[in-house]
Amino acid sequence: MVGSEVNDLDKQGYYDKHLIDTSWQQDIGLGVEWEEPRVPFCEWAGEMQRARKQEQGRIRREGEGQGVLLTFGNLDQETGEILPDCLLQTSQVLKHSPSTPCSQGSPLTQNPLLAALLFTNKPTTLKVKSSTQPLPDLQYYLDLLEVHVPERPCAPLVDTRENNNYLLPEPLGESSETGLVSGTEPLTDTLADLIELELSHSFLDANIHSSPLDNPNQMNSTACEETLSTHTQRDVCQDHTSTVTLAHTLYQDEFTQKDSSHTFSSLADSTTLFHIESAIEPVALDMSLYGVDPPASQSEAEEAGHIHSDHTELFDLCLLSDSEEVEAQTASPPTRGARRNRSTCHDEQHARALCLPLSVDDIVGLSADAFNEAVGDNELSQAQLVLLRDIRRRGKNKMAAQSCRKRKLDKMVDLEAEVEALREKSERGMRERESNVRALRETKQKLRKLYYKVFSQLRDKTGKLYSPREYTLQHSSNGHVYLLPRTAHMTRQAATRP
DNA sequence: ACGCATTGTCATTCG
DNA sequence: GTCGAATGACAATGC
Repeated sequence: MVGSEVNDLDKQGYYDKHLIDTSWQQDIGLGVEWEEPRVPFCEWAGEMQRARKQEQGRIRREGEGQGVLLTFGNLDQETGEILPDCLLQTSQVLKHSPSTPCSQGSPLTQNPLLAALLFTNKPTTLKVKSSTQPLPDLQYYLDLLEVHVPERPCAPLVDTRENNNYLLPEPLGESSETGLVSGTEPLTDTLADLIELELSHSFLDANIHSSPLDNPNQMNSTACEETLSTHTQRDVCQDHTSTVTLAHTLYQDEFTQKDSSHTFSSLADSTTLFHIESAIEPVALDMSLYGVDPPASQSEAEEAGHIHSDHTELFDLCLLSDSEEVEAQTASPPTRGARRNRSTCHDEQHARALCLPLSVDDIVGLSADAFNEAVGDNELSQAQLVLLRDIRRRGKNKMAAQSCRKRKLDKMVDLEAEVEALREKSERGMRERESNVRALRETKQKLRKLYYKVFSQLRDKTGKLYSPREYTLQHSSNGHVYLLPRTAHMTRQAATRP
């Protein structure tokens, strides 16, 4: 690893650990407790084992698999992340020590291996427990993993199979810097083989990555399976530059080192997934969200981007234990509302990460007085206040935009209806006018015919016809019709005019 | 690849 | 002057 990358990793890890500890202590300070799993651990482990056996059968039927049994959960169709089915148990997995005092930081950062995995590339000295506990806690597994995978937990490598900016860890067994614990070389080789095997599979497009153990006796003879796998993640966000997702599954009833072969078995007790992002994911958050001024320089902005990115991803790590969120992110297919859901989810995550006293719905939905009262009742940090007001402003504006667009749409509909009504009215008037013109023309025609018919029947004293050019018929108000000479008629008309 | 529709967000105006 | 609503403009995203 290049030195600058090491420094970046250290710096990034410091921010990550600091944030996690802060969030943890805020949780504890607010009385938040780690959620107990919804099902007992043994029961859940049994379900996992049954599911794993079913998956083994499926893999056997498909005729693939070479020795690694990895079971991932659902592939998040939106982000491309592979989420474990048992992510619900994240809280329990993280709860490695119930008596951990909050002053010492969160279990996540107190855990040496997790800290090593997440925040540093320096080797951590750990002892291998020869545990006989039927249900060892996470720390035990992590200790084991730390021994066999002592360092470089998330060393980025470019996947040469697909020139797609995927980052994969270096084969651990080939590293000269790993400082392997004596006696672990075969296991490390096995791990490297497993990793290469895993890489050789097209696990990018599969929801479940597993390889059957052909010899069931292996499963029984060695009660420990430890699999370190890596998989890549598609660029979740446009600003992602690289992503490393380190997933390892730990299955064990008990750990026995029978021989140097260190065979793996597949007794599933727990599965955990560490999602480490070394990439930048600028969250839709201002720097003000964290109570700091906007960065003055580009380097500061980039560094801030690292901080935001890591915060967000670690929020995911800490908060995804919520089953609803897991379901929301794994079950729902991407739709046009995905952006809205993602945005809302981000706000909710940020709100919970900063331990805001109100839900996002309350933050947006409360009246101004109620909101100010709620804010005033709680002593909040500047960052919390800024986040509260940002969420409220965005939420209010979002609703305003929605109503505005609805009004605009309604107005357009009304205008279209009005235009249609006017068009129909105009057409009716045109038709009526044409009808009237036609009737008037017919009436004139009838009148003309009648006129000439009358003249054709009138005779003077000599029996001569009256000429319509010399005489005219006048209809008086009393109903009588008079035959008048046109000159006299014209003279009388002229005399009656004012 | 491109166009279109939808949605969220920001900046600005208005009452 | 302040605040919230309204709205135009822009960008992101999905189809």
